[in-house]
Amino acid sequence: MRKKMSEAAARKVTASDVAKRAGVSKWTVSRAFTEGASISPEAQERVLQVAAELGYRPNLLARSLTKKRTGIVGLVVDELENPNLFPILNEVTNQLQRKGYMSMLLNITSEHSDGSTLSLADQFQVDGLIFLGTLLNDELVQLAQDIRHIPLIVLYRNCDYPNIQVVATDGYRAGRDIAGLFIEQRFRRIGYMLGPFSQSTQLKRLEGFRDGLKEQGLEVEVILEARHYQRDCGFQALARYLDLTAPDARIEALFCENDILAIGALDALRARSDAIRMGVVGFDDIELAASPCYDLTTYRQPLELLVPEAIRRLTAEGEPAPKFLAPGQLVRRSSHLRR
Amino acid sequence: MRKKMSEAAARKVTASDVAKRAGVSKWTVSRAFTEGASISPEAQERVLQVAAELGYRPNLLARSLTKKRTGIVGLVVDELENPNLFPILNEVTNQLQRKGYMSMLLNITSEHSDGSTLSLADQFQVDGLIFLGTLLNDELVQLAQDIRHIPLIVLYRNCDYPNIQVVATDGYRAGRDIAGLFIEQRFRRIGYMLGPFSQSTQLKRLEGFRDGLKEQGLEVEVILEARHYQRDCGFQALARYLDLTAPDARIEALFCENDILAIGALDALRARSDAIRMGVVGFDDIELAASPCYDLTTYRQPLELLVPEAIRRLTAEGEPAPKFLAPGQLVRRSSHLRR
DNA sequence: CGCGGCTTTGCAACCGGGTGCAAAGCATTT
DNA sequence: AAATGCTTTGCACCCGGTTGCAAAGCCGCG
Repeated sequence: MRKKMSEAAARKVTASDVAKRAGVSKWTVSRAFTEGASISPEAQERVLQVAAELGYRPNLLARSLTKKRTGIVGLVVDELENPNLFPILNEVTNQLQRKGYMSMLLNITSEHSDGSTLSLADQFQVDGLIFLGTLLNDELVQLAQDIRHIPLIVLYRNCDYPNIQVVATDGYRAGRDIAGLFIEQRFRRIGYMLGPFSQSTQLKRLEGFRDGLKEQGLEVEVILEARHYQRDCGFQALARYLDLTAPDARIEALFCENDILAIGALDALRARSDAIRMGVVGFDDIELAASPCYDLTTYRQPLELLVPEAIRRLTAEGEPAPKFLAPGQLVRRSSHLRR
Repeated sequence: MRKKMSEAAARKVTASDVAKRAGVSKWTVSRAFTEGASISPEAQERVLQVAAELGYRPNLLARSLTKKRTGIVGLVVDELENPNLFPILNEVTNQLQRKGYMSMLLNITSEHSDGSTLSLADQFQVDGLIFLGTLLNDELVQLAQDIRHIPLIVLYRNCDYPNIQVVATDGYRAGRDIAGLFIEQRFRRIGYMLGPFSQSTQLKRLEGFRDGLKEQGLEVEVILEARHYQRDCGFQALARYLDLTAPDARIEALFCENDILAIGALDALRARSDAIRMGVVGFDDIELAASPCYDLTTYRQPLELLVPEAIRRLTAEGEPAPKFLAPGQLVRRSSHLRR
């Protein structure tokens, strides 16, 4: 017999039930479940045993009411379209669970791009928010800040508002690393493919890239612009460039703002009948990058450093720490080679 | 000045604060925020205005305490390794939000594969659970059933326990559809690649596939087994078969249990120096399947039917409805052609 | 034996909001 | 004018746990 959902929680075992059966007061039951509370070992054992018999589990919502702490962390994502988000989400939820937190997923879709979803999270009394989406704009973060004073972490992205904790990959350095790779390969004519958002995260990357090239007297010759972070847009952007540019006037190497665009670019190269040689490098190291038919050289963000740091800051006290920028790692495959 | 997380929620505006300022009792405030409550339009407007001024938002946790309904739905996923999960997760969270529910992500990792995570969800008083993981075994579902009597939905997968709501693609029919495709292409020697779990979901598919072939006097000649649902395993499984089987004794077409395996199989074919012609079909229609370098023919599960149905059942009253099996759709690309 | 100090337990009050009922307000009916 | 019915509002109490305090129990020590 299944009850309807709204009655589902009815007739649960409460602390008073346990108390009655164990011959103690409900306050003693509460203590038995509180770490380090003043209770005699015998009483505690007794209560825990009765609780197990009755299948009692404390109601965390009721507890939150007095504790002013829910153990719920809101993960703010955009439309979940970036495959790079997958491993991050996995790692974040996993590590939060390990620390006793639960993850509430706030999906900011185009129809909920106002603050309403954040407001709802607020009503659920989340203890903190982690912003994971690549497309999320800073205004939303700002909005969250107005709503309530809880820790706000922006992960994998930069954000220049005060009181926001930023935990991200060092984009400037990444740019320089890729520049170094191109120099090593003796490319002289170099392009960059930009995505739709010129956030400071990406701009830092471009800046590092430019500075790295400059040291060798090189510069970014062409900037291609993709309309969205989608393969098709990367494809279009490069295909159009190839159409408009004479073979001997073309760039020899292209650094794309992320792997999706880079893969689109590779597809564009492959689609041409005239064999075009161009080194292509992406960013993120998504799963598809390792596929043998792309074998994309890319830049891996240090998940194993960023996620723990983000979670640490979520629970840390005191003033917000300065930005945490960790170095990523170049993943050498074959797409950067002149083929 | 940022407070530490545990104090974050302190000093929030409560209903009593609003009541005092609006010159009414706190119960009137409560009514102003309750749909269809008995309250005069003037009082309501008054309260809402004061609430807006003070930035009051009802505490949903406190409300849940009396309502016996939290509006939180637990989404049980496994290690988030199946890319097919991405669009599902997006759609589910999105639609839940639209209905005023929040999604709590329960990540069942290898270290939390016992019921502890489900138990935690229970303590948060979730209104229902949706099982999304492909690898999640039925024992876990059974475990959830013991914990609490809330709606349990198994999405995209079969499950034969009673009182479990199953919402999935019609695997038998899918199997027949693929069989039909192979027959149409005049393949006569046919193989099937199995994943690690022989759950009834997959077995139904194989059954349909076999029945479809049988009608034309064909049968599944070879069954390859992949150890995990990973590209590498699909690769190994087919590569080994090719190594061991003489060219003229080989199958002509292969139906793989999911796209990841199929892509591994395509890689295995491509990696051989001797040009091998084999039609390959996958299942799920993940993003990578559309990549021009695989162009994988596959079978799309009807997201747009399954997700709304799952959510409907989550909130429906009364006895569990019978299994919901919706037909999927063959996605014809080029990998099924003899190349 | 009496006293101080420590641990253990019970209790009232509270977290923030919802329910059911009764009283108050008001208009309509006879 | 009194009786009736409806809407609106206030109130005591509840949801399931926690906190701070005070009382009770226990110990050793002078």
